Amino acid sequence: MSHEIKEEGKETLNFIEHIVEEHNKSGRFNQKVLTRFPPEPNGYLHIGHAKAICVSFDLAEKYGGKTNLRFDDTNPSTEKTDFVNAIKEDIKWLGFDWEDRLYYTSDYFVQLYEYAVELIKKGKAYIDFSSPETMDYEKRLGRESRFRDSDAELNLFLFEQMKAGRFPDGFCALRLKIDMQADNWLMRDPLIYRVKHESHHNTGNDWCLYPMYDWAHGLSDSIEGITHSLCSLEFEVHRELYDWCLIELGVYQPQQIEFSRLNMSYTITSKRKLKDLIETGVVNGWDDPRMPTISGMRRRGYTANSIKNFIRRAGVSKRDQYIDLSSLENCVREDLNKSTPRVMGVLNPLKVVITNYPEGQVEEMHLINNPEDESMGSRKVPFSRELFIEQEDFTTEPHKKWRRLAPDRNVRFKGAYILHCTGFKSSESGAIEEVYCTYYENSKSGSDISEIKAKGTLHWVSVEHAIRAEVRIYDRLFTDPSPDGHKESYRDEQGKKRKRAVDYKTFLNDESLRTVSACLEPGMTHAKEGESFQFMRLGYFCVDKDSNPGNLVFNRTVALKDSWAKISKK
RNA sequence: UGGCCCAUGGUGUAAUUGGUAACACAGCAGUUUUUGGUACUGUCAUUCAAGGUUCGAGUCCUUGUGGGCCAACCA
Repeated sequence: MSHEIKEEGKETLNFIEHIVEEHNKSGRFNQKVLTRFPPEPNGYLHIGHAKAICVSFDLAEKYGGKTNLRFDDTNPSTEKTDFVNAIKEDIKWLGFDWEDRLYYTSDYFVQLYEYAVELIKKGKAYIDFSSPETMDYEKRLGRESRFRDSDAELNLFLFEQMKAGRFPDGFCALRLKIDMQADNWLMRDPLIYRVKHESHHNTGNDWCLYPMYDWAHGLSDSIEGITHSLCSLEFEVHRELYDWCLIELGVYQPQQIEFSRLNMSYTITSKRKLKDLIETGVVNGWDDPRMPTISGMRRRGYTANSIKNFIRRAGVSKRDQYIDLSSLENCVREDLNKSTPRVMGVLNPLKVVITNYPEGQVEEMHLINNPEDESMGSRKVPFSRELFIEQEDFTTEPHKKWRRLAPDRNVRFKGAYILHCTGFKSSESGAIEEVYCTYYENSKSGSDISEIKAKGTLHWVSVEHAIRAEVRIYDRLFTDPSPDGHKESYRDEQGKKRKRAVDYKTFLNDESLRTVSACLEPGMTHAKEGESFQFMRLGYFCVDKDSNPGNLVFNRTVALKDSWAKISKK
């Protein structure tokens, strides 16, 4: 009753939402919020993109607006239709819908060209024949190009010649005439069109000159009527140029707002470096379950909801985010805990023989599928004289807080009987080979009429009925929380002290993948690709795409929290 | 070197716009438990530093310190 009062109106806004609310008050835009997600189709989406997607779609949704999907495809050398499709699939999987608003920057090439012609006519753009080296040199010195003041008519003619394919790649370029002394180097007559005799994934061979980002992006936003153009922090310095182009052309002006990218501990999100991991065979492709790509995380068993939740919890700001991996793992567990059925599987089997249990007898034990959700029902699991338990669940030298199996101890076998350990067999090297127990006949789960008590509960699988499955256990790809963020000092040829980035591969975790042959309860034969389960007391696992009926393959999505691991160290 | 941006507990975000630091994750200590899971309870900051304005500053000003970004015919 009274506690409800406090909840009301407590909602807080992030800095972008504050800006939108101000715009709404001042009437800066006479339309609903319209954002866009503008990936370049030159690779796969990763967790960093997922943030950008969430931020843009969420903002629009919150204010009753819409979000466009626009492929920013101005560089034919790197872009492919395959990537377009993969990106669309990932966005859909995350649960976002651009409806009928799918655009390509390349759809605007004609218009973009005409805008450029307009500026040439105004004497605000010129064709430059200088080499890149010369341009770079002049830029540093703040010196103007010798082509800068050529006649507008001539520039127009040359631009047409560029378009007609009269010049080879790199022979000349169109530059904006702004200010070669500007503090912001981007304003030092930036290049906006280059010659590239290359086929484009969308426009084919229609063009041999292509616009650069700074020309294409703001104008595309303007053409689509975007209100808030959200991008990452490194584009801050581009905003001045973004605005300049729109003002100079006198067209509709969206508001660019920059926010910080998402970095996660123990991982990297540089496209180039991720690609390198694949090419050097560290991982097995873009959808390797260890990759921070959307496709990798999906294959790993992370749910779309858990990823979105993680991003929303992380929030939006202009500070560099370095978010702890545990936050993501928490979101994944939270989601999977409610939705996945429990099953029993043993990763490192150790045989237990119940010496007083009749040979050949099998009992169907009744197990609840999910204590969090009664509607998920129950199942029968066969119990017999010989069972597998986890090697870690037996010891001959129990810790003072040990609750599992040890000589002369009682333990509950989940959903079955309480067993008493009477002995074990070990090899000459001391390795435990078999454990012997007796069971208390009247301790059966659900009808326990005995006085027998047990502190711990173990999961188990009947040896006779167990099915085998390959289980892939993943760990973080790097051993260092920020593999990409270390610098080291060194001396260059002149003996000068310098700093450089430490190679991120120094921190590779060579145990990021471990494969085990596990024993599972027989019902698991029917597990389908993509399905998730909680292997009781172990973690969440999903069926991998490599799996087939004769050879089941599981990925460990994430382990359960393990407070015993902490206790046992004390 | 120049320009731009950022600075709140271990991590991330918030603070009714100048009114006495909140939420989540992690940690720690417990309770419950036929998953050492889940759930629940308790606990953990004088807001980078120094000055200033003010009755009052995390919020405004100045200086400093630390970090990030830019100087591609990439986006």
